Amino acid sequence: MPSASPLYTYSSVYTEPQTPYVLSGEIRNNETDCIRSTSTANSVSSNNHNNITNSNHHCPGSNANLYNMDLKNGNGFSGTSEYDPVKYLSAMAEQSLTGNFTRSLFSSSCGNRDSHSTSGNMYTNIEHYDRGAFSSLSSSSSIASSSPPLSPASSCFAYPNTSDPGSSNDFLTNDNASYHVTSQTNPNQPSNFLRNDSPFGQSSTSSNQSIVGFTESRTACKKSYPSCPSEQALLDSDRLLSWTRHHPENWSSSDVLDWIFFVAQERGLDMQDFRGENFQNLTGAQLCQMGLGDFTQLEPRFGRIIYEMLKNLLCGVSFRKPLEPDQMSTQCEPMSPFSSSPCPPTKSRSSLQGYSHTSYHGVETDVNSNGIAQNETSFFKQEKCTNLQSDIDITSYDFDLDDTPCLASSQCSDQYQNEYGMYPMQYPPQDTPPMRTPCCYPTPPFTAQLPRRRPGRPRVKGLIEEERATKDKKVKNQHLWEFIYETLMNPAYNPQFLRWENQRDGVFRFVQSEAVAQLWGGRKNNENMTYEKLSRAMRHYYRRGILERVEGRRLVYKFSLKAMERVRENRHH
DNA sequence: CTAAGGTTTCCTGTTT
DNA sequence: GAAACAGGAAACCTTA
Repeated sequence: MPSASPLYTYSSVYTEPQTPYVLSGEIRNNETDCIRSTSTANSVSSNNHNNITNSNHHCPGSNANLYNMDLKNGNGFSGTSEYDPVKYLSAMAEQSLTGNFTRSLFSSSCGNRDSHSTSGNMYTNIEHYDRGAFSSLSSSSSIASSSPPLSPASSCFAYPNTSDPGSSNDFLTNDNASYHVTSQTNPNQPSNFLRNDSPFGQSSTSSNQSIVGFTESRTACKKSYPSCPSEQALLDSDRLLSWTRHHPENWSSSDVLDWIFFVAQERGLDMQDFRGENFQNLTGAQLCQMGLGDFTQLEPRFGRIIYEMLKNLLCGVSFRKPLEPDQMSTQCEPMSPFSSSPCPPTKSRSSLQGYSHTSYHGVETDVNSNGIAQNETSFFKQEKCTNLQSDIDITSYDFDLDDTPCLASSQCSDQYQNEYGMYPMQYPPQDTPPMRTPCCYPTPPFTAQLPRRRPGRPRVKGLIEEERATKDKKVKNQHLWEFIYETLMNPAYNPQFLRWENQRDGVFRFVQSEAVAQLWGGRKNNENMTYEKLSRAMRHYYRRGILERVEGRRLVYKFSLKAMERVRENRHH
């Protein structure tokens, strides 16, 4: 049976998802739409964890096991104190609003203070990580609130949830927002693995990997940070990015919400005003039928942005039906590193029905399950995507820029800056090498900057490997300040680890300084990296004019104009 | 082999 | 008292 949920083809390394989208809010949706079920059926196997491997992409210093172990023991949260989901969710909600955890809710897991803010209320690192792993402990809890969502990477999107009367705890917090906690459990959910099709890359750890213990540091109890967000966090992120695996018209209402908040996050919309929850009852099909007016009616201030993003989304990506394994072998041409799909569109289009294929730069053909062309079913497609290069670019975090055409439009910047008082995301420098390091920089689950097949004959293997080796070398020899910038541009780490204070001026702040240090250490194959050392290296940049001092503010740095220009220049090239 | 650049490590002292 | 900051000094690593 043809899939009703065609997959995006956004990366040659991103394989077909094998875990059905199970948003914790799913229980509230008895609509359990055919989309989801077909998508599940279409998956190779639900919860198939066979891909769990002791990947070579080991994260040095990674401590996911310890991390999860702590969770199980309750240490990750509060030592011997009991875990209180209400308090925890309240803190999370607060954190989502303020960026700060309330320290008083928890006790330190390390015994040493690990304050990262001058106010002292920034939660400790380990516990902060637990935010991502929270769902594993609280059993796929979902927050429902009117508060803005957290980063997709932080795996804590939040939106109102009202239709699940069972297995839930509704409660009120001091901001009078109604929260909703489900108590669904998923005993089958392993705590220590990464699917190799995770949107966060191919790093995998198995639960029997060695545990990296805490390391003594001269000045503090140095916590062992995973070089990447916790596996559970990544899994949750993956789940929350389920919409990336379906054509928008096939999105469930959960997908719609996830996407809406993803957009909000990506565009840096003002969450105080953002009314994403108004989209909560819409399916993807309905969304695609909506006009600009509908969007602005639901979300007066940012509706246009969402409208444009959806439009561009529909224009800028390719979809393909996932192939059966035997089809893969018989239909596919040898995989080219420059092609975004294992199969050329023409082939898959001609042989498969029930999915839509959208060309990179425009709509080509839409075929429903009856083989009827559906080009005109959505007004977006009727517009033939003339606005592809228009005022909004689909923000993406491009980590392999060699193969990616740039859709970013310089026009968008000023307009949106003026209209919405915000600044568009900047891209990493064009010469930024891809993330191939063990610290597993996440590959974004969806990018509109799809790699386009280069003209001509694909390179021979040796050259490819050579290229890869060169890139690996580049990664390893990447400068710290470039790494910092890149991390800032990475939604998996911004705002969780680092965040912009003022992106235009290049002012940023370490949120989890030690975690960033561990990331940096992972990049440099140095497990002993600490924030202390990293900051020393940062201070060298003052003299070299790459960073400027930000007086009186701890953990805050500022890229110099020179550095920012260099980054932009690199991007330009 | 050498020099240079860019950290990394260690350290002491200061500020928050 | 602890974390963060500041900066000197030397070691280390990579590249040219």
